Amino acid sequence: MTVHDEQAGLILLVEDNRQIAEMVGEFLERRGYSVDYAADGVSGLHLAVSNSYDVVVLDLMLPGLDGLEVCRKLRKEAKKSTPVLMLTARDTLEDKLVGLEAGADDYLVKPFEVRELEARLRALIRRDRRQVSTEVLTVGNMTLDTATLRLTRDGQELTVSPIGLKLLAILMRESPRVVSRRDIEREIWGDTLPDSDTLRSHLYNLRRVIDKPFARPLLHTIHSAGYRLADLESEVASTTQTA
Amino acid sequence: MTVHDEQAGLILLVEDNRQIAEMVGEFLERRGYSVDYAADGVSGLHLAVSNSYDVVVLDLMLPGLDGLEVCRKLRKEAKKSTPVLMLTARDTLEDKLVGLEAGADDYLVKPFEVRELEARLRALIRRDRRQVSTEVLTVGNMTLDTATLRLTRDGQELTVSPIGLKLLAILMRESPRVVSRRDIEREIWGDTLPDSDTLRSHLYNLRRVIDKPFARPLLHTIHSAGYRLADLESEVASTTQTA
DNA sequence: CATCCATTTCACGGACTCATCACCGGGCTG
DNA sequence: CAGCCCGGTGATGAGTCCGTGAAATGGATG
Repeated sequence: MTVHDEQAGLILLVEDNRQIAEMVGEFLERRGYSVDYAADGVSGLHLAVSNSYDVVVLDLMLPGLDGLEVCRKLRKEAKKSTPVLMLTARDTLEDKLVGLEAGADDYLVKPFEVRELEARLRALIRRDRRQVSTEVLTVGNMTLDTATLRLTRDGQELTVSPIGLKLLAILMRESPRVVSRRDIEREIWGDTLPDSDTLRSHLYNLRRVIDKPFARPLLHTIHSAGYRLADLESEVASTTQTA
Repeated sequence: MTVHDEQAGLILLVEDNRQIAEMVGEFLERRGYSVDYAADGVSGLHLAVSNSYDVVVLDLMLPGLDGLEVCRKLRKEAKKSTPVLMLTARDTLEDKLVGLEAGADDYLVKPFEVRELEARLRALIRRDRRQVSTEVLTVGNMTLDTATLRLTRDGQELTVSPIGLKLLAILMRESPRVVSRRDIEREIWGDTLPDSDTLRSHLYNLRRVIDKPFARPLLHTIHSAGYRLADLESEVASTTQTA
């Protein structure tokens, strides 16, 4: 049994293909997640019911009990609301709909990039935690109260458009971390992304409000990587680990 | 004094109303938290400064030193970043904003449900711990945080181009080992390698940033074998050199 | 139907990367 | 010692990414 002392996230992977399972599992563990593993539907369901995972990755095709059934039972019988990401072989609308109907929260078509998978997982974990927690976000001297939607910096109250607020909330939740443009777009617009990149415009407008009037900028661009919201200052981030 | 061997968390409760304090304290202890208690601002601040709590629950109205002052002093004078949840009596916007500005991380309006309080506390504790959970690569005195993409050596922050970062991450992960040129190229560019060997240029630029300004180089060339990133220091075993 | 406002789209210029090339030097081999 | 191969060092042009601002779109409101 795995020991769960990691904080990044606890993941259950249910996949009968050993090769895929190994690759995915190793990658996620290197990224700081704790991963439990099951090779078939029955044991997967059992693990999912008896533990509390941050997210479950579920293959659609499984020996015995398939992914749809596992998901359905998890929701209906065990009354668990653990986020589920379904892995499907083909990208038919049917599969997607059936999967979502069974209670899956997202799906990914094989073959997939592990990085893509991780991005989706992070989004799911984030979404899940949002419901329960985090009423107030703080970065540097700026705070956003997600309950009242009030945004202040240095005591000044700032006004931002709806999408700007959503964008800001995402960046604040991930705070010192770099968030890729794709991730942001997916979280704001979901599957139906805008034709051209409107994100730049929103970022521009956001900056205009939260950074322009102040001395130190909080919103930083990392070229061809993404964006980061952080106060680059008294970061005593020297997590010195003598190797 | 309380013994702190519990897993759930160590909480400081500062509240002058005995009735509320007792109810909250008992509930939290039953839920597995360890709770320290103070009835006024001065002793509360003293406790908060001299111990390291997972989170502080702070009433806004306190005899002598009020919650705002306690929070402010904790942040400014004691430089403690312990999460603070503020309890406010009224739901006025002022109170919230002032509280957040003083450095509080969340707030709760009285009267409140203890369950709600616990949920918020859990969120704060988790958020606080999460910052430590990112993947950090370290070689010698140089560290790369793969989440924030920040690279430092000797405390100085270094700026590297995207490909340079990728290249560096590969070398750091393999650290004391030698990595062949072919391997690096495959990992960066995949199947479609560049026509001419661009890698040399990138290595050159990388060295320029991470080694040039420093005394001891970390990036070493192993002739007709590959590259190695390591701090040649306690290297007892000498590699075979055909002189 | 008229107006307003958030959002999207578009165009342009500037900043940044990157692949490529040409040149140089130094070590290995014969 | 001479030639050759490997690797370091820069400069350059093409292509990409990004900031900026304004104009077009579209939905909500009264």
